Amino acid sequence: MHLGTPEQQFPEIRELDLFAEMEDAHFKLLMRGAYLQTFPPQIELISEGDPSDFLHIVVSGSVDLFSTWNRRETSMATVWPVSTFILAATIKNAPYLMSARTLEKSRIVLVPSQDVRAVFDIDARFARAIVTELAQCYRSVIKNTKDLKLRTSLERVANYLLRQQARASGEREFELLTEKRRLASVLGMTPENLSRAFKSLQSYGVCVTGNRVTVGDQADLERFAKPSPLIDDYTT
Amino acid sequence: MHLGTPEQQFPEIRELDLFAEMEDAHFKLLMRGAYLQTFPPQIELISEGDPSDFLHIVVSGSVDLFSTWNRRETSMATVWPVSTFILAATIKNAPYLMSARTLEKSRIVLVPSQDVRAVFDIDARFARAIVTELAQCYRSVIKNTKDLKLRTSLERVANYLLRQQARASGEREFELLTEKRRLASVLGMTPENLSRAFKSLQSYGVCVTGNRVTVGDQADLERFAKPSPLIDDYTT
DNA sequence: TTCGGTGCTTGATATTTGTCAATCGGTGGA
DNA sequence: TCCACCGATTGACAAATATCAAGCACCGAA
Repeated sequence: MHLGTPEQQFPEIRELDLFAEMEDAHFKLLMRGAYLQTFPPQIELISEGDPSDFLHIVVSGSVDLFSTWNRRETSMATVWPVSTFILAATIKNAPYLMSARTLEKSRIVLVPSQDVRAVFDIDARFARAIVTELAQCYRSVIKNTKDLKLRTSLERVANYLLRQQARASGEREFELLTEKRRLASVLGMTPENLSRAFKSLQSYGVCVTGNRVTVGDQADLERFAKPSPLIDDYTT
Repeated sequence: MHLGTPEQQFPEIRELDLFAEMEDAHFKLLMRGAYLQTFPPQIELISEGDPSDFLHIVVSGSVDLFSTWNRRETSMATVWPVSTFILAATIKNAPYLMSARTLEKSRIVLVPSQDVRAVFDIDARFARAIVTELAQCYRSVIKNTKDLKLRTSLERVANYLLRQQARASGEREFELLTEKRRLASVLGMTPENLSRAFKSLQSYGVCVTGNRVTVGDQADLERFAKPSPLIDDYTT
């Protein structure tokens, strides 16, 4: 399904931190073997354990990264456009540790892993970008681990709301972008307990109706949540 | 305290995956600004939030990486010789996300972060090695997250024992290398519950006395623990 | 050897979290 | 419009995990 190269259709790929600084010839080389595909919702793109044949780039839609063990499942993260996923597996040429499924109709660019590794070896700027990206991912997972191990589920929910509020430019009112039961899984709890958590947070001025969240008294919520840049600031 | 360069005293540093392939001149450049220091036990080497001035290499002894929040503390990992830690912070030139303390008398090589970044830019093999190392670290943390979110504490303990057994070449009997209360923290549980977990695992043929562990029936323990390479194999 | 300290273990209890079942409420299709 | 479905919510209960307090065992120093 090559209808023009992916890069012609999606110049924002070129703007991604990962590709922005690399040489034109090398970018073309990467895109030559790449292809763009559109997937319906709820399609499993990759399964954990599979060999990592492609680096994936979400161009539109959104993707859920999840893992299973012993008939249990947990959501690990959500990938929004425009960004990549399973970079580490690609680099190491190792099996995927997570599965991925589309949450909605999504367009994904697939870049052959061996091309990524080949270009990595000849383009220092690209190598530099990959390292920065990987370091960023690593630090995000560490923050997530701290969140899980140091906080109760109620504290995790409170801090999640504060992060989402910051993302919405600090507005008192904003939307949850995630289905609640998946949010619960991301936060390491059950949907039932997420419901109860929202209710508990009413005493700190939080009101959740449907996807609409209102933070009545941010200072009060922060007094309870005690957000820390070393856990909650995903930009550094 | 420059008593000969660190690399003269510890040739195994040069053998580290991270440094093995790089050019001699560049390695010398890194070591020129580095220094070796000996620390007594229980010394806090770095504190989370501090700027990342040095890449650390544990040459002997061992180091505990831990984090705190709201008067709670959790052990994130243990670093054994010979390996590095806080590579990601060094690369990103961002504050440490974890604190580090010596567990015993330890010798540590400190390499100025800016030297690491400078050499990274001029030595493609070094860059390659850093990426591989970071990808490895990332994948380890993901596995740890899966362990925490998908398993109960009893299952985590069971799988930990199987991993340690594998590390001890599969011997029926082996030693715990970690103080139990720190192990509990690493596994995300209290020391009391670790004790009770060991007792529960007696019904699967596990016997723990002091630091001595005996796995009476490995197949039986595995039937309960259900180890998975996508969580428990830290080599891939 | 004895003493004090420290870490481990144990039991009782409290808290947190998960499970199950029923109900509510919105949405989309017949 | 109505109905069926699915996710969210609620309550009752169960399981997992943490906390607290006491006792035990080992180890090093006096």
